Amino acid sequence: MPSRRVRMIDVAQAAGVSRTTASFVLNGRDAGIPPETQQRVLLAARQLGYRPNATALALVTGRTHRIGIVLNEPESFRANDLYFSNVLAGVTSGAVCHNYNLLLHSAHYPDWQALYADILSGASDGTLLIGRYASDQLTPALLDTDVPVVCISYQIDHPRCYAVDCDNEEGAYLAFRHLIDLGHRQFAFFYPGHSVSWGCERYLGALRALDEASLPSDALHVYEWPETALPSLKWVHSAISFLQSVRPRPTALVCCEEARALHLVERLPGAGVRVPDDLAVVSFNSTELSALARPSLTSIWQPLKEIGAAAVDMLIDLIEERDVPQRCRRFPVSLHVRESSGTGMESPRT
Amino acid sequence: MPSRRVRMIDVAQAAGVSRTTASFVLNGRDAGIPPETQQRVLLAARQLGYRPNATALALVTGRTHRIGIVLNEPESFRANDLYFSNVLAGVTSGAVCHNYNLLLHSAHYPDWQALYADILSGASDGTLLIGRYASDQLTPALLDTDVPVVCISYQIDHPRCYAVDCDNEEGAYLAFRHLIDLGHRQFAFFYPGHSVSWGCERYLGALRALDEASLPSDALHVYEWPETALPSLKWVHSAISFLQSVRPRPTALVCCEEARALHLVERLPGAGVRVPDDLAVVSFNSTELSALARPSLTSIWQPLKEIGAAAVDMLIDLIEERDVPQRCRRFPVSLHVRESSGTGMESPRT
DNA sequence: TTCTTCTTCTAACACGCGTTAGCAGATTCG
DNA sequence: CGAATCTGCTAACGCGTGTTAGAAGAAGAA
Repeated sequence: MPSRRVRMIDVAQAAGVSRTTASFVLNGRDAGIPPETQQRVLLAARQLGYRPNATALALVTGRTHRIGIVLNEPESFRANDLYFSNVLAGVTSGAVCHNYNLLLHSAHYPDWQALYADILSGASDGTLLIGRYASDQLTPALLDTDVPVVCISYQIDHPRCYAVDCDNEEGAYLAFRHLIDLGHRQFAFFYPGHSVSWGCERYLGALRALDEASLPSDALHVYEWPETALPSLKWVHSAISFLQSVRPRPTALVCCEEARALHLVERLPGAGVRVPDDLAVVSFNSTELSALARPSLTSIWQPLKEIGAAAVDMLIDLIEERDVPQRCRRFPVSLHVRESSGTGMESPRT
Repeated sequence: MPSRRVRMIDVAQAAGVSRTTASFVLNGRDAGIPPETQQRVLLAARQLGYRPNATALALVTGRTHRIGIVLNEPESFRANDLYFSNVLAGVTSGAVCHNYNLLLHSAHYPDWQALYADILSGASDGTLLIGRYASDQLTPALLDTDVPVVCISYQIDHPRCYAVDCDNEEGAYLAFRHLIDLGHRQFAFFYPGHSVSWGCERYLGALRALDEASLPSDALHVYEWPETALPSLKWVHSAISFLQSVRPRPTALVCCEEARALHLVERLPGAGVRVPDDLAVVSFNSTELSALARPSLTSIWQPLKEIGAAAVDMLIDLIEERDVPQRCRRFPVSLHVRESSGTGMESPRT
């Protein structure tokens, strides 16, 4: 039970050598120190329970061996959302491989300046930005800095922007082709608008599927949710009233966020809409929640753990100044067919 | 776009003062520095974009303003588990209040020695241990150190062990009384054994409920799962075969972990057991997953966010050497009745 | 004028460690 | 025997900052 921290100089004194010698031995540097002396030092270190001080080490080497993570989202988005758990699991295992720790920047969501200052304080060697709603000011501000940054699940238009994401365009394409194959011809599309990169990409995927099936683009009824709108009851009401006001009535819905899709399928029966009979639903960001819901949600799955791990790899390449040829690494998506999309249209409406 | 880091001495030189003066001004120390000089320094700091270096500050003050978090569990436990997300959300908001960041110790689960070294490296001011299966070697080893530590959701028998948990005994009591009120008389109890504090506590709660209803203690059929058993398919098989081998056959099950309960109710129909008709199920650690499952799980809820935030409060009290009277802070639990416990016994078996 | 007191600022130390330059002593070579 | 080389080690600097002790100059007092 050491009551005070053991420093390297304590080890050196106990071994009867200078601190420099102790440093050489403990760091395995070949400075011609005879095995006998080395043993003395190592023994003293073990007996005293010496642990190198991470702070001092970071100061002198300029490397903290930490990577920062910023959750640039309202807290309520992640407490009951497996998206973040999965990404974090991937990030963690990636960090373990490279022997890095994770610095979770805790800051109130809208106060990006506090986060900005924190990231520039040098407490980590680089930063991962996770923010599905990051049409914010933090990302561009950070990219104008010399701090290595990798964005997860989004990107912005900036020459220094590195990112890891899934193939959003293909995901939306798969979702729509699935619905088209089931016989649907009128679609609702819920997304956050073009300000978020994946919003734009998924929109393009939707258009491609419609185009390929020679369907007119006005078969797509777009509902753009306000960026600041939490997936709350109030939001669900406005989303449902949109669904019911649109003519011709859509028979299928693609909702770009799992949390919102879950709330929707929970509330739609109360509004007289049966899923999938009256409305087929396909969601994004498939996690175990989609599988458990009733009806279970057909949705686009992306390899969140791999994405998290790949983001760490990319960030560490940037930190250690290796060449990173790809600005954005994309992972393939896949369609998980479950109940909410139904088995096809028996009596298509007009 | 500063290509190199701006240090305090750069600010001082730009303002034409010594570094000491700059330090006084920037830290708001009253050293009789006239307002005019102060303005010069502040202006220079703003123009150069000065940010204090967190590492150097930590070295000289001895405070990192970081709290460590150790997830002393296999990774697979948390990727698809809302328990951790909720606790972490609470920890984050607690940390924000105190202006602390979070250092997520990433290490392979069984390798506690690496974690131990990491925690003692002084990269954080104190550590939160989260480990529902922490009958491990890390916790006692850390408690023999002068590093402040708070355990979340468990505790061990050690004079320096501080912890935040829910009222496990009461939780189990509520679960069993609910089932007893529904008419059940033969029970299965799935738990990890007495090696984990909440296992022991919940067991005692079960006994209290039985005792209060004047039921014999052999009405409780205890299944103790191996600590290292993941809630996998293999585990589910052995759990189900236990259920089917016990005589008299239990009509109700209390399973101490949500993830296992979810897997069970998914597989029980395949084994010819209907939930809740043949077997009423009550689970612990209620999250949104319990609400979404089919049948939805009746379960004991605990305020995970509050627990996380309270653990931060307690840890920071320890770090700043304030008096912490309570060794273990307990939060109340509540029973959330859903479908899996049924509406009562119509035809109780013998 | 000379001493004291205030105002305004700075030199210098400390935090724990990696690292460079170089110092003694022993050995080898010419 | 003196010079060069090798062996084994250490003094000292620097990383960026908070902080203490005290210096230089001005102002006031004797």
